[in-house]
Amino acid sequence: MHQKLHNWYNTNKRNLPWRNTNNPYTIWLSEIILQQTRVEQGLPYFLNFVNNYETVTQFANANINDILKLWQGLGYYSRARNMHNTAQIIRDNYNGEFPLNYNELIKLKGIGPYTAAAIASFAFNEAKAVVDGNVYRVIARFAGIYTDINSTEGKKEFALAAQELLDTENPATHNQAMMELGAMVCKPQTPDCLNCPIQENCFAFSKQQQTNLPVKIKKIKTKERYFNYLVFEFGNKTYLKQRGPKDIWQGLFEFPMLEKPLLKNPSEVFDELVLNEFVEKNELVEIQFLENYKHILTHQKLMASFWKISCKTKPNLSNDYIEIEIDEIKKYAVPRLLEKLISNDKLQHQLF
DNA sequence: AACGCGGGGCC
DNA sequence: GGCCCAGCGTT
Repeated sequence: MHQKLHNWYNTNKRNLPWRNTNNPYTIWLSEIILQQTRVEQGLPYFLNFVNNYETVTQFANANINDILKLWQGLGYYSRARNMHNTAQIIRDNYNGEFPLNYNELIKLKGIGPYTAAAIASFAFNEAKAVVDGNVYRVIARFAGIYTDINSTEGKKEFALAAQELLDTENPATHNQAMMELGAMVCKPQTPDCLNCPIQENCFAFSKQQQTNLPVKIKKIKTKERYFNYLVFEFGNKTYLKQRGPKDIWQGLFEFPMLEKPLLKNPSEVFDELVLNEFVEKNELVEIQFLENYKHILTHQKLMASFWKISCKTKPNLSNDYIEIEIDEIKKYAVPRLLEKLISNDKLQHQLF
């Protein structure tokens, strides 16, 4: 099985920039970016980060808001914050050198069982099996394991199975090959079994169980939220607020926002402006509807309205809000939802 | 053990 | 609409 898998991989592997290197920094960078992220989506971000920060110490010395700006649009922003924290630990406590083995790597923030095994095997050739979504699928089908991959029991069982299957003489190639097989052949839907190098030993193929494996019990509950964004314009200034912890988009910037059922017309918006004491009730402001967006996240469905509020006098916003030049907004990391508005061609003349 | 965390592509 | 993606930290 090792030899067939190995041969298949060498013939069919994609040429990706984080392969064929032993540099733990670039391996780490690629692995964090690729967590819960498809290769095609993560690739341009990887190249951008490597160009901007060539070493882990350069990464550590960067400003977190600059890192978040480069991360903008990739999602799961805690990854960027954890990376910054870990880079500083490596700079300060490890003399700028990555720890050399799984047991040390996994102590670092943002590096869990998968990423520790990936760095340890790819950079240091440690015989530690990786278990990512691809490997769960390949092993569940190949070995016929019906344990729920989301359960604690399943995680243990699959980790053990992966370690037993590991080619300990070639851990790096084996790990890469398992994941590549999952991505290219042993796909979630309609796996390409006829071109699979390990088809003849595969449980799922012989029993036609491909669609039943892996077993993945999940309950996903989504909630709807309503965001009313206020795009203030005071001269050439507008206002932003950085989002805090315990919610989506931590560390990203957004326009002043009222989370409540969507306001329907300028009159309702004006009432809210007065209620929140952003403007005086006798003040003259021009209120203009910009756009509605529906924005889907994994666990949330966001309904957003954007209103432009043109003020003759400075709006009354607390110190939580920062005042910026309107065209400086591109320097700030913003959620994809705001980026959609900002880059909307038909709104350009109204925004800037 | 359960939950929260983005955005995108595919069907 | 549901599913899945080179998972992880927090509660």
